Amino acid sequence: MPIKEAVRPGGRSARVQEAVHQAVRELQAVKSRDELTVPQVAEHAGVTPSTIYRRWGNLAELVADVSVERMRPDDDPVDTGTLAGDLQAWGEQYLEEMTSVPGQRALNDVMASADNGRRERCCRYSESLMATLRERALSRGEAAVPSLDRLVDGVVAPMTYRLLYDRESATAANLRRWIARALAVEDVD
Amino acid sequence: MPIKEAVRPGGRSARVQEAVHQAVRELQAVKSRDELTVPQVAEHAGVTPSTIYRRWGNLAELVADVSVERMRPDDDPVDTGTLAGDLQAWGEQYLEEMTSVPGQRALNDVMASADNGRRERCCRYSESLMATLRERALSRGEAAVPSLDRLVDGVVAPMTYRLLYDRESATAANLRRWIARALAVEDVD
DNA sequence: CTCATAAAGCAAATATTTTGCGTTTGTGTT
DNA sequence: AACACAAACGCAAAATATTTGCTTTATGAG
Repeated sequence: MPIKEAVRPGGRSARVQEAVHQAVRELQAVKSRDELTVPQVAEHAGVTPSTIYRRWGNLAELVADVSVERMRPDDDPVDTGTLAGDLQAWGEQYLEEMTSVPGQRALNDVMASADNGRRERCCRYSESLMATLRERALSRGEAAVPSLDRLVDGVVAPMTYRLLYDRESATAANLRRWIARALAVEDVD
Repeated sequence: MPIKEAVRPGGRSARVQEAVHQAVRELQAVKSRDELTVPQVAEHAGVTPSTIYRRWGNLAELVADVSVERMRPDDDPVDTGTLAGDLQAWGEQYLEEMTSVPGQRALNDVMASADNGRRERCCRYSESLMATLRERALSRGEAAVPSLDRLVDGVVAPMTYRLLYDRESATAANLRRWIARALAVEDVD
């Protein structure tokens, strides 16, 4: 067995997982979603198909697992000085990412997972980011900072909705409107 | 004719489609999602597997097709006399439907479809319903009727978001809040 | 270092999906 | 009403994918 590279960390499981994830990423760059098969991924990863089946169950779960990684925000959100600015900056980047071809595929793959937990995890990312921006605004002493729920309902939800069902409307201009509305507090609770 | 989404209206096709849909519904009542297989559905419907594969491609698309039907609102929305009331009445019923076990499965099945068109169609239902309620409010002469977009962003999007990612929050109480906010017009556009 | 355990490999057994080809059945035309 | 045409289906063989029982190997604990 030719070893591709020095395998330092973790156990064998970790190595296999990484090899398989890597194989999926590489193959996805070349093949369309429904040309991808488990045996193919297995071979490319230097692994037996049964390993993949036992560990992930099926292709849908595997690609979902890979895509959920891809969606984790890697760097800290930029600080523009105001909550509105921070939201807009983050949102625009997120929209751009998710309307791209690979972004859309990742979104689809995650949504196709039978495992609700996986989907939820993916969206916790956005929520915890909202919480971060909100804390930041509070510590800056901004007035009228909306509740977390209001940010989620007012900004994340419409964004997600449009990304999933109406890509045309997932634009920076609309984002600006969602943010403006969410920040117009005068609460009705 | 590049894309064929419409099945031949009258004849054998329609009969086969109905038989297959029916078979899926009956089997789904008894078996969990991943016990369901194409050959099984085919037999139960008195049809050859290849027919199903050629027509729907795979099991995921088939069950999505069935579920999307299930989600079409069957009866006209009740008229409570006010837009707020109509929204609340419709929303509560919708939430109840979609948080039920079969409702959640239908939702999952639709989301798992690789065919974006199918997902979109499913959400057009809610949008056109919003349009209906809105027209009704206008013809009643209600003041401050929000735009369609605002209704979608303010009510449908949060509802959908919570149904998909945070079932606990998909409650009638929250619905009331979403509606109240959406109706507090003072627009910022 | 040895042992127990969990995960992976291997290969045979199943199950599924795909495909070529002949037949049936609506649809539109004369 | 009869005809031609094409879409959709059935059938069955071939190709793939998935499952499963058993063996082997790595890892971590004692």
